[in-house]
Amino acid sequence: MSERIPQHRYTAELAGRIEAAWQDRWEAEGTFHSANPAGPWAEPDDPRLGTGHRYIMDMFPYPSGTGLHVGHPLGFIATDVHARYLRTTGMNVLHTMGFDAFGLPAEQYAVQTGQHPRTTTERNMEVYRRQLRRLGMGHEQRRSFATIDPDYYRWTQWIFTQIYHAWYDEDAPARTGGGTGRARPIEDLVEQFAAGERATPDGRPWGQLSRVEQAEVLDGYRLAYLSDAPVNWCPGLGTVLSNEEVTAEGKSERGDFPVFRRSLSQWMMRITAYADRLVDDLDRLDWPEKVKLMQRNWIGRSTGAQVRFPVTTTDGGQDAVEVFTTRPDTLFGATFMVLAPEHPLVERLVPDAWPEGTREAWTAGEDSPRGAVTAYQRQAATRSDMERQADTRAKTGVFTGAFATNPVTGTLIPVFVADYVLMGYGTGAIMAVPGQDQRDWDFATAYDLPIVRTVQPTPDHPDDQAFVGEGPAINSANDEVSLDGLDVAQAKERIITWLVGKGLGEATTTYRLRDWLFSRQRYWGEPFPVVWDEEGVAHTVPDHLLPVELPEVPDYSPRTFDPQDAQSSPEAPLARATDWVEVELDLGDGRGVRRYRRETNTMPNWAGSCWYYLRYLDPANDQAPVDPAVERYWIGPRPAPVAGAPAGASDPGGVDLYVGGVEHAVLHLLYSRFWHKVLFDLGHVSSEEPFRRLINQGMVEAWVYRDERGFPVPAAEVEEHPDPEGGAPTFTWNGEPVTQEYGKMGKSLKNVVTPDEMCEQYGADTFRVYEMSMGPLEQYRPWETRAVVGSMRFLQRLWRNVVDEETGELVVVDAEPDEQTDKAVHRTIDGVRADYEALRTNTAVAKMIELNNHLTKLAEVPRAAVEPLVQMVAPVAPHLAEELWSRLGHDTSLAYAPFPEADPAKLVEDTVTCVVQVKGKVRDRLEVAADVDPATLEELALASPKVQHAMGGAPVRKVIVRPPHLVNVVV
RNA sequence: GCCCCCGUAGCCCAACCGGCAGAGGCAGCCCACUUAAAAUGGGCCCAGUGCGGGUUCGAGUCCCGUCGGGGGUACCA
Repeated sequence: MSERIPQHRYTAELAGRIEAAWQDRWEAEGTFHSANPAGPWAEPDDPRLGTGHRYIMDMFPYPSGTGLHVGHPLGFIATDVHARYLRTTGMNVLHTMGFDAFGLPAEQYAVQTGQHPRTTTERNMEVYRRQLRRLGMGHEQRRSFATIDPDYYRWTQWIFTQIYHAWYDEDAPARTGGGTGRARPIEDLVEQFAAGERATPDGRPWGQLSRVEQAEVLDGYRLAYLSDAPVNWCPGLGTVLSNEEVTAEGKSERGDFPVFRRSLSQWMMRITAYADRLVDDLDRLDWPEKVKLMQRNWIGRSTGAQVRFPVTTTDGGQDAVEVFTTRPDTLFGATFMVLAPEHPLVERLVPDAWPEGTREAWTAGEDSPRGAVTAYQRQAATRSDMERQADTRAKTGVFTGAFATNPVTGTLIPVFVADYVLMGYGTGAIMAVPGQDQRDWDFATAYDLPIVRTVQPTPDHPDDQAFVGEGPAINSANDEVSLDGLDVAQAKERIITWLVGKGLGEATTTYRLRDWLFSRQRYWGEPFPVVWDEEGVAHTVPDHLLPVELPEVPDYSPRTFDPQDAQSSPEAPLARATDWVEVELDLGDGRGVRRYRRETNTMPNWAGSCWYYLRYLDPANDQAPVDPAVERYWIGPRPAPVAGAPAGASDPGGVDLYVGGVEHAVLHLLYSRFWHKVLFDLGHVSSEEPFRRLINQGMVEAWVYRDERGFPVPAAEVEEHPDPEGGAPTFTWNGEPVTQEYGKMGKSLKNVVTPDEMCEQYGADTFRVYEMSMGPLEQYRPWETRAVVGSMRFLQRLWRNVVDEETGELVVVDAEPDEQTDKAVHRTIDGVRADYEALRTNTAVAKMIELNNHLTKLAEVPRAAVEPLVQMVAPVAPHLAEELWSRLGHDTSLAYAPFPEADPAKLVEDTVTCVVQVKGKVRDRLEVAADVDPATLEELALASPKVQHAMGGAPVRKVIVRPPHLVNVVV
């Protein structure tokens, strides 16, 4: 039957041949190479250096063993289209793609298959490379790399050492020139200590501290430091995890295993030092509001006051319970206090006996406060996070037997221990203000504690609830200060001033953000460039000895445990490589060759993705991660701030367009911003942010079909039966009825469609056009294979407008296009350019289809009409466009052929259709001159018989004239 | 619970600063080509914008409420 198909029809088979040929040619000619101004690849004479530049980037893929499905390339195609468009406007465009190849899945897959992670990872990357090439990606191949390349992770380790040898000086002027706070080399701090400008923790002179003591002091400042603190231990994965990698349910984000709090010695990154800048600088980024909001919430900055409540300890000493509150204005309503069960002060507050008059309900039935508190602490400690989640409403707690003094009222208020107060936030203690906090209200009603309202509730506010809204202060005065009548903001200000004056408190800010746990007990990650000496002091490996290469080990799989075994401890696989761990080195510190033990943890896989955008800029540089001039050229600050930035904001620099999934909203994007800011502070980069503009592409989802037992059946084999009544269609598989639902694309749901299949059946260009015409980039959309033919038909028609299907001869004519066609061409150019500019490829494709359909109807297709169309289609269907371009007689690639220009004169119509409405309803349409004056138009409209009829003789009250498109008569 | 996003034709989606609801595609139907087919060509059909109010000369678009779907977060003091 194939002999019936015209020989030169644009079929999948022909598309495949054309595509392979152009891919070879692009590669051979280095079509997508961009020009660098400096560094190893400097081409200072390249003319593109003077014509503007754009850096377009995708979140690089993790090469999984299953390859790509049709959802993965959505963002990649979008950036490729945009990059290709930008090249035709003369820009120097950098667009490449590497691989995020370290990490858990690669290791787990390798464990499953019994092969070395490097073997499987490299094979997976080959599959990805082939798949991406087949899709016609215009990636600059020479800039591509993987995070597992020693040449790359050498610099990842180098950055770690930079961070390790830095501390955050709150008081130093910011490098931007405004404000204070920046990272500085640790040597500056050592100098301050040595010179006595800064006191050591115990006051002894720096020189009198031992090497170990000095190291410990510095660890308290370093931006990368070792901490012995409770961390997230996941026995099921055999590693510790960062807070960001643990879900709200207390499970590992990857694998959904239980996570337990264990105190372990681990590497941390002092990201909290950057909390303010990470929040504030979001304003200067062109990112989705949703992502900015997620980062703001994650950092969780809240401002308020730290207030001290005097207490007498059991030994008779005077101490104070320090609380953090965002509502210091409600201090007069603090009728009791609550400490977290783990609060260190608890032990020194609990008396031997219950004070006289202690209520039965406060004692939990125990004979002594000590017994009650200990029992409660034990219970709180054994309750898992899951259990705590389960009953978030019910408040439990126990009286400590101690009282504190409310510093503004002078009254003694009872101190409780309750697990609704968390040790990890604020100071681990609160002043409870039931009148203005619902949690405190719940606790107060449960334990019969006094409630004092200190903000006047609104009249309709229920009597049995805390009032958390705005209002004037009431019941808030003592002999020295009165807040009564002030609004919340004023009251806060006045009470803080008073507290500061009395030495009872001060304004403070707290954050939800915690430091970033940076070590993992895995094999497949970057080794730390750290060794330990005999005294247990850490040293970084000198730069010239980097990279510290990952050793070969007989058994690279991690030791995992029963997921529920909270008492197990991590074992780093690298610790088994004893030949590697024990090492003799000269660190160049004057102490000569000595014996050291290597650090056996590895870095989390976020490390590699923290800075890859910098390395793309200058991947062959062996002197620095990136040449400073190259960095400044590509991502240095631009003169104008981003759209929507607050007045007076400056551009922070960064990648011009970064496209990726919203799942990295806090993890990768927060870590990456943090590293970038450290590098900025230390003077290694000129930009303050890594990614100036971010877009989250939507996901391609798919239909899932299940049989009667609920098992998924192969979606591709399901038949759809339309309902004759016009209702919902029904579905069968092998004749059996199946149900349809919407979900992710995945192997287990038997609904995976791969780009390879699409290239096979339709060709890469068709696939690209289809993905781009499904809807806006940000949108989630269902995959529908049968709809792909629409894109195929479009390209086929375009082909036919240039090439005779039977003979392969050119069919275009050199005659001038008629006026209508000419205008359609220019209108399309104008619209498509704007659409490409704004990444609205779906509407760009629609406009091109429209023009193409118009050309199809002509007896002969004029060259002057179809050539611009071929150029316009090139970003989306590059192979077809190149082929037609060459058949039209051009011998150079159109990758850099200037995008067609619309002639403004041809965009204006001589006459337009004017709509005449009566009371907002369309009653007539008039053909009028485009430049008709309002008075004439009004006259014409009122003279219309249809309008007169619609008015029914009613008098004209008002006429709205919007020439030339609309007249609205109000009667 | 709180916060954010989205509801337009059977389906995927357009609609600029509020100004004719339809650009494009799928499916369906009809016709042509064909021995037959379709990944061919031509044509046709299809909603008043989830629902209820409001502002306006005029609302898919702005405001309020409500329902449905998706996402984030959750004793954060």
